[in-house]
Amino acid sequence: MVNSKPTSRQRILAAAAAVASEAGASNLSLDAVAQRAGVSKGGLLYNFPTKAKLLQGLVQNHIDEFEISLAAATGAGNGASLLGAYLRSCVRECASDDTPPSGVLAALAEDPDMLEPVKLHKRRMLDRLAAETSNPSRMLRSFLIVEGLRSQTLLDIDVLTDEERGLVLATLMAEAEWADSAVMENAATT
Amino acid sequence: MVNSKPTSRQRILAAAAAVASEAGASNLSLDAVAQRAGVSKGGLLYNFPTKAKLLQGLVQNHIDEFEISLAAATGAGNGASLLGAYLRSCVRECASDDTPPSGVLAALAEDPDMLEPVKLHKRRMLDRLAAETSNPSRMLRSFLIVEGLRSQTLLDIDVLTDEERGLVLATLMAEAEWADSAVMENAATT
DNA sequence: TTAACTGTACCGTCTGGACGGTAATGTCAA
DNA sequence: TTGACATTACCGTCCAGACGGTACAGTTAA
Repeated sequence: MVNSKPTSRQRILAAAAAVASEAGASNLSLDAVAQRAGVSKGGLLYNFPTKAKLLQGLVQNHIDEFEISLAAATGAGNGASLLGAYLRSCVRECASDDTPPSGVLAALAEDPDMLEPVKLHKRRMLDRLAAETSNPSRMLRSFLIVEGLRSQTLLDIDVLTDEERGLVLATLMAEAEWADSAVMENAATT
Repeated sequence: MVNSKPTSRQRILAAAAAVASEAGASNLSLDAVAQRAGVSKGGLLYNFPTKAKLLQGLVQNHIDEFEISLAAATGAGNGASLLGAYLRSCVRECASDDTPPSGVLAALAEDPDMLEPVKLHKRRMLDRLAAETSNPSRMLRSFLIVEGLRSQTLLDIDVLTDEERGLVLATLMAEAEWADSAVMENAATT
């Protein structure tokens, strides 16, 4: 499942995301994806037997990528809280200007149920965060601010000025530090 | 533009939203909309000459509805701040369980640029809010929390439990009251 | 008379995906 | 070692159906 050289599957996934972002979420055609990926249509359908499978792959890929980024953030900050790692990971994601996850949009457009894995993932993330925090309301607020930021990149409605975004990201970073220290306190008193 | 009895145009818009939410954003076909609205296809195309026009109508309708709700909230709370009215309006929107704005999703799916009016509207709203507030960062945070909540209903990923949602909505209401009192203070010192 | 439709017939294009190849790469018995 | 077969990973073509949109003749309420 891990990659040494880009497999066809991975190239197809990347191509699909690119096509979706360029042509619009609902104009994701298999032909376009195949061409973009440098693969014949037959080859595409070998890797993803149906369009639905391709879209599910796109969604799963999105989740996996975030989980990897989160794991990196958890590993890096030693003794860091999960919420801290989560926020830092999201701040980095929002600050970077890599392509928005149009593949997810494409999946949503085709069938709303296809976001079920995303929903599950978010819910589980929320549970993990809730298990740790001493202040659920504060944690929830941070979580939703992140969701708000993400929705703007997802929908390609970047309404904030750089200044405003900077302001928000700074408070999120502060919130991350608070989360870390709160967890340490907790650990100290146990 | 205001309604006494539902015009064809309005029935079509409603039908389109219904079809979009049931069939998936990208499966919004003109035939289906016409049938759902109890209108012939010719009639549909009489009101909306192209599919793009229909989708634009859907988006505009969404914006208008919010603006109406906001106006009601501004009028009701006498002496209320704009941010207060905005937050109260959004809280009501999130608490009610009317159908999510699938029409907007359909427009987005077809062509990302179609959300430009939404983007503009949000940006203007933000400017209006910024002009009033004494604490931009705090205002921004509330704004983004709302965006986060909205994205969940828009994408039909309602991750929060009722308890969690209640918690967040309560803090938003508190924030609305703070906004009102802050404005009154400001008015008193001028 | 005109605006606001209805109803039907039709067209060109696009799309998912089924299908039948095929070349390269194992696998394994004799 | 080798020949026979199996599997993997594709290629290229074809097609039935859906969809947006056009055209146009007829209808009905104001």
